[in-house]
Amino acid sequence: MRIATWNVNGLRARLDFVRLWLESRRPDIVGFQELKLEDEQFPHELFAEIGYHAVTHGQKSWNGVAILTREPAEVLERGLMGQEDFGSRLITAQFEDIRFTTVYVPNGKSVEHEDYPKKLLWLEALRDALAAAGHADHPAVLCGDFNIVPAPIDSWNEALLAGHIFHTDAERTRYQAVLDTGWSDLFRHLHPAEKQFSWWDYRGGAFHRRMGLRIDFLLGSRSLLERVESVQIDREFRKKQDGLTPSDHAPVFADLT
DNA sequence: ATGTCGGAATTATTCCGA
Repeated sequence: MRIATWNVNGLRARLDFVRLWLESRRPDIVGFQELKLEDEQFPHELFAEIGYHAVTHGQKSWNGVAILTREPAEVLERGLMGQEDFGSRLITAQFEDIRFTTVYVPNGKSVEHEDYPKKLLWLEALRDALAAAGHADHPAVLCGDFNIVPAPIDSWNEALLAGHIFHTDAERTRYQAVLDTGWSDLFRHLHPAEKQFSWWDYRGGAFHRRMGLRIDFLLGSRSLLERVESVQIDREFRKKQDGLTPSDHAPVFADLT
């Protein structure tokens, strides 16, 4: 079983690229973020052609999440309770024995911006919702674009960026509180000391200058952790493919027994 | 050049968000 997460940065603009990736990696479950379209615009037929079903939680222009599966999945929740004003950023579905949630955590923009304290509140609401749901006792996945750099090793330049957005103690504390509801970072679990990134700014040749951040995670509950064989941040697909523009995020995938 | 993208609003150009 192969599971994956990917911020596609606009599904309509990325559709050919996404199909290329799906046909190359053949994941069984995928969480997408930043669809930037309404549910009515989701191209279910195009995914059906290559063997995927989708459940979606979109909105006009921004945000939006979806879960792709090989067979139809059952939606358990759309949206984070009490945080609806911050956009469509969470969806949970049951597929086979796995409870699969994907999230697009608010960016926050900068520590001075009004979105920053709202980002912290969103993370607190996520923690509360996860604690109440008791996912930790099931095979469960929580994945997505967290817009948080968990530790200095996950930043291209912690010395420069410490205290700035994605790199604050307040964000890291709240992310840890999410983990403490029963999750482990699958990549960091298998690769405790590897410096690898999942996002690079489009600007200034950041990708080629290795100026990235690791902000996209596959988290697993305890029983899922026992099944993890490998985790890969798919850098190849942060590069142009057949002249197609990539997302600014690389996909992350893991293979389970 | 804070250097690039995607999308929306409006009609090829400007803004907003990331």
